[in-house]
Amino acid sequence: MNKHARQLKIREILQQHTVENQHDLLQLLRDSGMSVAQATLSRDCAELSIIRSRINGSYRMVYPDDNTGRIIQGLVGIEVLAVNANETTIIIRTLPGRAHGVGSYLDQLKSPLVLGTIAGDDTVLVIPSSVHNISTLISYIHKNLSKN
Amino acid sequence: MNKHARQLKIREILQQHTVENQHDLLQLLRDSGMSVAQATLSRDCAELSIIRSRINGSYRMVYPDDNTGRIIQGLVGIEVLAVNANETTIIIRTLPGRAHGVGSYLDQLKSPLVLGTIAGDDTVLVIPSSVHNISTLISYIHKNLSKN
DNA sequence: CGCATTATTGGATATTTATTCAGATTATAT
DNA sequence: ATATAATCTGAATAAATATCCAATAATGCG
Repeated sequence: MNKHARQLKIREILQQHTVENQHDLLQLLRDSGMSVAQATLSRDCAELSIIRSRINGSYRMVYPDDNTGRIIQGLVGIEVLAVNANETTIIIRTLPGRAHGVGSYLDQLKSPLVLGTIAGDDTVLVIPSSVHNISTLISYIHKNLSKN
Repeated sequence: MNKHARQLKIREILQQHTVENQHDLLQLLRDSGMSVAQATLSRDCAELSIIRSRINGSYRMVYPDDNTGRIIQGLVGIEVLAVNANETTIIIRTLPGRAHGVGSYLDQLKSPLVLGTIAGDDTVLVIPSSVHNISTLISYIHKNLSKN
């Protein structure tokens, strides 16, 4: 019995049953004539990126269909037109309609220098974690949001 | 130290860090002055429906956005991920798309502590009537945007 | 073919997360 | 206030999942 067929079967089982844990999945695999050790199943789950999601109180093993979109840094660069600041706040100017994307990208970087951002249509307001490190944050933004 | 504040902090940590497991999360909680037993954290994770998702090979603890079931129930508190401030400004971070609702709710409270708010997609900027009562305003927000 | 290299597996063990149980704390009604 | 119920918490323990190690099977290559 080969690995690929087994992993296929695992996905099929997860489609058709509500499975709470690997133990139950193991049992269902056995029921369908594919008996393996827990160690092997654990590896299969890892390879298939199967996760244990929570449904009001209990668990459910899920084979995720679709991995959510990633943001490509190169794209963000050309959208940024200017980065400016006063004593308390930084303003990033972007191409029309692109502010939200740029703001989200900055958020994703999870820098401790950033308290938060708010995006309009072509402007992102960046609030620093402290007004004292505005200049550090400006460098950081230049470095991470520029084209090259 | 109360449970709700801790769970808020947990969500904030997950927003800002890539956390692989409860052990690491426990450490980060301690670093931020909130020390609890592993048992308690496990319960918090269950209550928040935090799952351990798989990102190419390793894990990441995630507070899922699409917990819409509870969000619709009108509890502004559950939409709020974090409340932070620097010297001049307060930032409220919310679930995606919920900032406007949270901002409106705050406006409608008509606190004299609040000069005004601006909401983006997942971030609300709160400008205090004076920078001198920022900490008072933070307490006020915690109190009014928390459930129960 | 024979030998080396790599992949797959299970048993044992380690790690991670959940639960039980008992005590502490907080809320609620009287 | 005081009693009573409900909630919250930690230590210990259990349950669930991952990993280490050695064995075995598949694959490539002279």
